[in-house]
Order: sequence, then structure tokens, then C-alpha cells
Amino acid sequence: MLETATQSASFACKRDDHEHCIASALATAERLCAERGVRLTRLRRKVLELVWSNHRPVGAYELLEQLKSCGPAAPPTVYRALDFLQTQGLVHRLASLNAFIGCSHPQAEHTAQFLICRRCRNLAELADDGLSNAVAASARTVGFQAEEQMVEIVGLCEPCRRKGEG
Amino acid sequence: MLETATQSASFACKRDDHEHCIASALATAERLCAERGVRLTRLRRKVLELVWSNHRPVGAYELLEQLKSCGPAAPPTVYRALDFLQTQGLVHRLASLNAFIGCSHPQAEHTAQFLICRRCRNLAELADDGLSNAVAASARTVGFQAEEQMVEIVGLCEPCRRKGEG
DNA sequence: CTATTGATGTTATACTATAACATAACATTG
DNA sequence: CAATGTTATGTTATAGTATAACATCAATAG
Ligand SMILES: [Zn+2]
Ligand SMILES: [Zn+2]
Ligand SMILES: [Zn+2]
Ligand SMILES: [Zn+2]
Repeated sequence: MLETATQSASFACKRDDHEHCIASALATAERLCAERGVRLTRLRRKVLELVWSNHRPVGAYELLEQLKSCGPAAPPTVYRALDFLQTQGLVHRLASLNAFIGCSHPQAEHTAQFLICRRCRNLAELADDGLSNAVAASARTVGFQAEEQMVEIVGLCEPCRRKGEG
Repeated sequence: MLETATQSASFACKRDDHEHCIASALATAERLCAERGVRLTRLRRKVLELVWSNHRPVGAYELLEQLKSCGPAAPPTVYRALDFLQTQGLVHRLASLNAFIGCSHPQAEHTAQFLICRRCRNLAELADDGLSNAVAASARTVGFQAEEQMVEIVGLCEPCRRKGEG
């Protein structure tokens, strides 16, 4: 499959595909961690599964509640797992929501942009290299060397736009 | 003075100009609030002054401590003032830092981008309409209608870049 | 096996933000 | 001015987010 510069996820995922979408994310994570020689432990795997199961930006304490159903868990438990998953590029943190979301293409290095629908609360991840370059270029005009970008966009996704302002 | 699409502030402000820079921000705020028929009360004005005095992204509880030196103050005191100032476009909130900064050109409608130096912790505000349009256009490619943008860029400002990685 | 390292458990605490209700200041108007 | 409605502030409590510090456990490596 040819990959375009701009990829999106989550808005596109139908409810029916969702089990597959979780399984696929976990399989990719297993593979990447094996390749990298890092340990996707049961706990970390479980947290990643929960992140994908929610299928929308989810807070650390929400994950904690869900995690408690399979054993004891305290805040550091979930934050440590999330730190690992972020380091491995398997989840992203959304600064404007204090929430986490599974990365939809963790196999590729990318700077991501996030589209947050204010109506249905769903999220899509872009990896628009052109946009990312434009951001870096804009910073460079004032002599600033960009290293990390946080681009989070709030608005209406297509389905919600069709349904009207509601 | 001709204004270009991309404006920057804060990195450019020398320490010597800083008193003037605070006074000017307060004067502009007074004028804008008068024009709009909203009340820049003593408390709100004081909070805005503190935001500018710090001259870098500053947390609500830092402001609270500073505010306590002129009377009683609790968290809601400072958060309410900040809410007002944000609504009037006089300060911006930085989602990635949980911090606030004075807007460097509150007289004009704009979507801002923020450059955060990881070394000196200073911040510059851009208002690059071209970039803002590029962000909106990128969202539109997947049918998303952008309404609010959060663009926060971490890296090295020019002076810090010259001084080396440190 | 044992030393070393990395991962998890556990408790406490720091930091960020808002809810809820009481009081005070300000504005309108009769 | 007095009565009233409205906006702003004071005050207390609590919700929500994240990390420090230290103990224990599990997985390698020698
Ligand atoms: Zn991603
Ligand atoms: Zn939507
Ligand atoms: Zn601004
Ligand atoms: Zn710097």
C-alpha cells in the first residue's frame, strides 16, 4: 500500500473493525518492541490494549480504573506504562486534553498533528510532513530551531459537520 | 510601522525595555477593555501586570503566590482573572506547560503559535497567518473543519543556539 | 547461584483546576 | 436615595493530574 504524506485514523475506523484495529495495534507493538529489544510486559501491553479499546483520547485515571479490574494498580502503575509507550512511539499524549491516544502508525518516525472533534469527541491523527516542515520553517524565520511540535486542532469532523452544529 | 504577517515577541524584548513593555501592555489592555465595555478591575489588572512582570510562561499558582503579597487570594481568584484575560485575548494559555503568557498583540484578531526555548525557558509568540491557514488546510484534506489551533513548538531560540547545546 | 539491572508495588505528596456558596461592589431605575 | 438585579470577589472544599521516594519482585548475565 502506498503511503501518502497525510494519513488519518480513528475518524475512519468503523465500529465493526474495531476488534481488528485493537489486535492489529497490539501485534505491531509486539513486533516493534521485539525488534528494538525492549520489553512489552504484560502490564504495558494491557495499558496499550486499554488505550486502543477506548478508541478516543482517554485520561490516565480512566485507564487506572479500567486497569484495577485486573489487579492492584496505583497512579504510578499507569503513568509508567504510558511513559514507556510514549517513548516507544506507541501512544501520544494530547496536551490540551491531558489524555492519551494510540498512535496509528508507530512503525514510521513522524511528527503528528491531532484533529479533535468537539462534538463527538473522536480524534484523528495526521502525519503531514508538509505541515510539519511549514511549522519548522515558520519558527526558523525568527531564528528558532524547532525540535518538537505540538499541533492540536479543535473543530468538527466530517460526519459531525454534516449533522449540523448541534 | 508596517506589520508583517509573522510577528514575534519576548525573545526580542531586552531587559532594559521591560518596564516599558509592561506599562505598554497595561495601557493597551485598559484601552481595549474600555472600547469593549468590559471591566478591567484592579484585581484583573494586577494579574495581567504580574503575567507581564514574569515575562515568561508562568503558572497560576506562581501568580497566586505573587498576588498574595497584595491581599488575600485563593486559586479561584487567579483563575477567574486569567479566564477574563484570556476571553479578552490579553493572555494566552500554553497547554503544554500549564502556564500563561501575556499576548504580545492583543489589538488584532489572530491565531498564535508559540516558540518555547527549552534552554532559557523564554517564549516568543508568532501570529503567522500563512501557517495558520496551512494548518486549517491540512485538516480540511480529511474533511475536518478547524476552529481552534494549538501550536506549541519546543526548541532553541537564536541566542541559545549560538551558545551551543548546554 | 548471585549480582545486577529493570519493572512493579505502595504510600505519600505535589501540582493544576473547578464546584459551590457567601459576600461585596457596581449599575439601573423608580 | 432606596430597592433591585447583576457582576465580581472571598472562602472553603474538593476534583483531577502527575510525580517523588522507597520497597519488593522478576529477569537477565556472569
Ligand atoms: Zn503517531
Ligand atoms: Zn465528530
Ligand atoms: Zn496573541
Ligand atoms: Zn533560549
